[in-house]
Amino acid sequence: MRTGRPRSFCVEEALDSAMDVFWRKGYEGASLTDLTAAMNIAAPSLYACFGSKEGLFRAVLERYDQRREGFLSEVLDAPTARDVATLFLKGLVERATDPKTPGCLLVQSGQAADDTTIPDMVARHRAEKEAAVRERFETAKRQGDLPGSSDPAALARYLMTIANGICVQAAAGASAKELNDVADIALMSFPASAKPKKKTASEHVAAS
Amino acid sequence: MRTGRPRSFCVEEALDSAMDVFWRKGYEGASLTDLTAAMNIAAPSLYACFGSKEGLFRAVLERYDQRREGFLSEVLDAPTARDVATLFLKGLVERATDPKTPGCLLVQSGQAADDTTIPDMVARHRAEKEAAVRERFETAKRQGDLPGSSDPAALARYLMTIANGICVQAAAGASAKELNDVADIALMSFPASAKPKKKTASEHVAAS
DNA sequence: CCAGTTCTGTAGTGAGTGCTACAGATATGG
DNA sequence: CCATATCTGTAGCACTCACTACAGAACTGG
Repeated sequence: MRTGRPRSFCVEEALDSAMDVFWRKGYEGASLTDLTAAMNIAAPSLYACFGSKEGLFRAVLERYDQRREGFLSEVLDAPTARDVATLFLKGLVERATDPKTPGCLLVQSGQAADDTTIPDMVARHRAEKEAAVRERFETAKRQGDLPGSSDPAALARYLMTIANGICVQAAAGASAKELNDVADIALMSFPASAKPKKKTASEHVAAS
Repeated sequence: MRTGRPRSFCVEEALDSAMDVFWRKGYEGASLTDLTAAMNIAAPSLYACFGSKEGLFRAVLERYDQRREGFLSEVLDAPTARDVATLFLKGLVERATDPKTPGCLLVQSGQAADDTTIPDMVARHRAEKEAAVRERFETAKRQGDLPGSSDPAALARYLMTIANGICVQAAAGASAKELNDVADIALMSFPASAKPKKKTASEHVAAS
């Protein structure tokens, strides 16, 4: 068993509090004073646990992915590629217009900075999500769900572009209704499933 | 005539240099040391001329609008709404993938920050451009160029969302080809002109 | 040539930054 | 109960931040 004085705070709760701060203020805008106040711990505790401000941010990003895992897998499990696209954008609009943390951590937190470490880091996390969608679309194409003429990589990139744009708009105060309209227009470009459709998107959770 | 020692630097050149710094590093990431070094002036000269860092940024934004005026009016003068959308996205991709200043100043510079003054400021500038596009689409609808069922405000917002997303992707290193593919897909959602088409988009500059 | 005005360059200001030394507190293993 | 190990809280580190006081330089008007 681990010896020594036990940690007096819950790491995951602390990460959630830190996430809020980074989300609203960005990486550089979030000072250690802000962070320690929100996490309810003193600076040395933070450093003992996460090493540095950058280390804390890295841990926050992991925690973020962990919290979004369920949503992403639900989206990717949708029956058709078009359902994937629809669920993805609709779910994103709902999350991005949360008034407590508008926009998306992966767009808000590190857009431009003194050094590029953090922007590169969040860009990599965005790219991972794009890759997951691309792979899902490649599978759809092989299964005849997407037409043979379609480009899965371009479609995934298109979807991520809309997503990033929606996040920017949401951070600037756009409403859920406005952004849902945008998502609807965006989905008009998306190829319909070539396969015979058996279930609606909303039924896919109940399916097998 | 104005008395006193004359200014030793060109204000517009200095603003262009400052713009580069804000573009790459963001508002908070750009330190006065960075700015004065790039502008080749000492701090007191900067403060005598622009008042504060925020004042300098405000002047940079005006200078940015001024430099983009030509592009925007060329886009808005296109014969059909669809041509407007096409020229806007294609031109944006070209500009956003400039390796010297990737992305867009209005997205890069103030996404999240300690206080919301600067994000609000750049959001307002983006909203002005969206409003200009929306008015152009409203005119197009009145002229029968856009179908009566279309929503000019939603179309303008859609276009700006794509634009913002393209800027985020470009800042993360996406290529012009990748983003042109995205623009092509995005334009598939855009209603075709209801009016008989006489000229192609590329010919509109030569036209009256 | 001088007074008045405006800008430039040096050399700082206090405030806030990320981070840490150190002492005391709280646990485990023997 | 003691040695060891880990965490907490106070206090403060060196550094950078945006910003400026001040003196001298460079102009205009008289």
